[in-house]
Amino acid sequence: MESLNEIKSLLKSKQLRVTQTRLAVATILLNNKEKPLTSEEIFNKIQKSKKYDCDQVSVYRILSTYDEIGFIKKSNFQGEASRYILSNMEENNSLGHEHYFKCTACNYIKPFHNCFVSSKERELEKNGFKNLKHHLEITGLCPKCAKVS
Amino acid sequence: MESLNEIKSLLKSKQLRVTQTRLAVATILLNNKEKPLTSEEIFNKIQKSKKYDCDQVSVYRILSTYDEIGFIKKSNFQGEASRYILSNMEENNSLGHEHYFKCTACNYIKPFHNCFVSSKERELEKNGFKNLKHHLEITGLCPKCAKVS
DNA sequence: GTGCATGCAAATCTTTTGCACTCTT
DNA sequence: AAGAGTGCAAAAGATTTGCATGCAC
Repeated sequence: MESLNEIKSLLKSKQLRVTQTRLAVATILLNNKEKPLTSEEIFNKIQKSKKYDCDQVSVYRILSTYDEIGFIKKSNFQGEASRYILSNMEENNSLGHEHYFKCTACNYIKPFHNCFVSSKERELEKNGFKNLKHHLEITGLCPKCAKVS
Repeated sequence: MESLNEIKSLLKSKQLRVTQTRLAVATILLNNKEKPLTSEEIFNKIQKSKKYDCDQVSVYRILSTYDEIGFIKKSNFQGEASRYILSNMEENNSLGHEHYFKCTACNYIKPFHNCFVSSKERELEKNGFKNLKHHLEITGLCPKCAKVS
């Protein structure tokens, strides 16, 4: 749970207040580093934990703030509410790596941690493009669902 | 305009009716092969042409149908309404190629026509994944906006 | 004529906004 | 005490759904 201190420091460094609600949202995100969650899922997990009560709107506002300060990354998957996951701070300055597979049958989401888009980005940069980021989503059937169908 | 016959045949082959509204939507899509359009943009273009009048809801329903039969491809760009573009039928069976750059300043959208994700997909297929498709979106500043900023 | 497609109205779902109140600093 | 954050209600935007009518076949 030491990572909670990271977000506390980050908030302070941005002159943002360290509130219970912001910590509650951060805690959920820290406990779900492997899968991007929707605002609603985060809200439900906070409620379920019964440690703290808040409004869904606050979750939206906090996620928006966290996205702005680079604590999390927002992704829009096809036909679904936006999903949020911790941005891997250390790697942020080298190669992007926000790639996902999503199973169209069971909604299983699997992130990939190696990046194969950066070469394309460098090519674009040579042609005058700047500040490039990317989002890659691969959909299909995961091994379990592929067997059943 | 000969391509309109393609969608007519496709509709018939799927036991779907060839209606004026469906042809109007198809015409707009055929005239905009280079850029994915939103449902609203398609609707507006139909109105603007004044050749035909229809309801926005019908456009949604038709786009949904066209997506199901593989005539078009639907993409969700960050924070925007879904966009639709003709799926390149010929290439559909070989390599996917639905890649886009979107300028965060002027909303310019540029598709890429070569694919560099398929190798990753083949790797996944070896591990039991199936029916893989992908959507890649690169965002940043296009050359024009990069100069200004 | 039959039933798929459409138009219209209304519902749904996600996200945003306004405003008064509350808690961090 | 000041004002950033929050809760609540309501708005906004995109998309879907129900149902009666109309058009393709």
